[in-house]
Amino acid sequence: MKIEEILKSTIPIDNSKKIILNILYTHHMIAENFNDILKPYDISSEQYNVLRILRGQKGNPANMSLIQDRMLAKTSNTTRLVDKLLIKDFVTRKVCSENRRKIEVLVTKKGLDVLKELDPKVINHENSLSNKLTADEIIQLNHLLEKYRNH
Amino acid sequence: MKIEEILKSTIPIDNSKKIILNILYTHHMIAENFNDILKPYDISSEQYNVLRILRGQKGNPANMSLIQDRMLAKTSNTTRLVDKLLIKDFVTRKVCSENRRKIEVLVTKKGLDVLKELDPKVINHENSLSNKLTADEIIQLNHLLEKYRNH
DNA sequence: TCATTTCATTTGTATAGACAATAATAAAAA
DNA sequence: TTTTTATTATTGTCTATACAAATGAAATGA
Repeated sequence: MKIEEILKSTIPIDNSKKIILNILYTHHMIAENFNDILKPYDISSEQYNVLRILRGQKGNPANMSLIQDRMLAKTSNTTRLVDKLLIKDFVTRKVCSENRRKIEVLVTKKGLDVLKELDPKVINHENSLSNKLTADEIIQLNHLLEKYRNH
Repeated sequence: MKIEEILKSTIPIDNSKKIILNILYTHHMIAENFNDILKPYDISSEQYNVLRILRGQKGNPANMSLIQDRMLAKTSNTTRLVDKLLIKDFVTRKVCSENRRKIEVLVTKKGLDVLKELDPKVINHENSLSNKLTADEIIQLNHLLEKYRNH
């Protein structure tokens, strides 16, 4: 559906504004679909994201600031996300012995198992969306989004 | 910045996944910039969105379901957004006399004034982003995002 | 040593989104 | 008319983001 239909707009929307609306709405759709995948596993997409980061550490503990650095939303509240993962036994948390200001977070076997079960579903989700584009278009879309952001 | 740098990823990211990350991160950047514009006016982007919808009604009252239909996030809580606009005297709310289940929401002079003051800043925000692309690229980006969502 | 500054994390208090449950009214059916 | 169903909006509870303030530990300097 075109963005005008989604917003039930009667007047044409300027192309510069349309980009923003298209990005916002596409983001919304992606998040909705992704949360549907995660729902049976009782984790949110943000919690999933933290688990992924921890798995990426390959056994090395991650402290809070490292996790935050690797998250999309840098200002989100890592402490409270980890709190919720702790309750579900998906991570462990302990104070770093060398520097007691730091926290060492590790993903547990249980957490890794959930990630493993989710892997094919997540890949399928990603591909089912990008399948609508050709290989060239996929590259082009990534390029345009980066150009749009940066310079 | 490329998405790999933002996420401090050491391994290359699959293009299908990269689209999702690029959309999420671009959305995040847009929202952040936009909130900076709105901050001095003490309204959130969602509240602004509701005000815009009400202005679009050109004097006709809008009920809750109409507002919701025109919002990007259809499941957001319109009642509580309107509550906050009411406190600031940006809207009025009264029960519809023909159908007392319905609510008639109208933007006030004060609300319209704020919108008017924001208009040039909002347009400037939109253009400062899209200026990085050529006219063709802007059309192409909109096209690709719509194609990515649909079909 | 003691005071000050910096660092790493946590907590408090707003905001909004998701979703289910409820309430009130109107419309339809018996 | 009375009961049932549908519509419209509100409320409750959980999630997360944003951002400022506070805490506690380490490093630095007088």
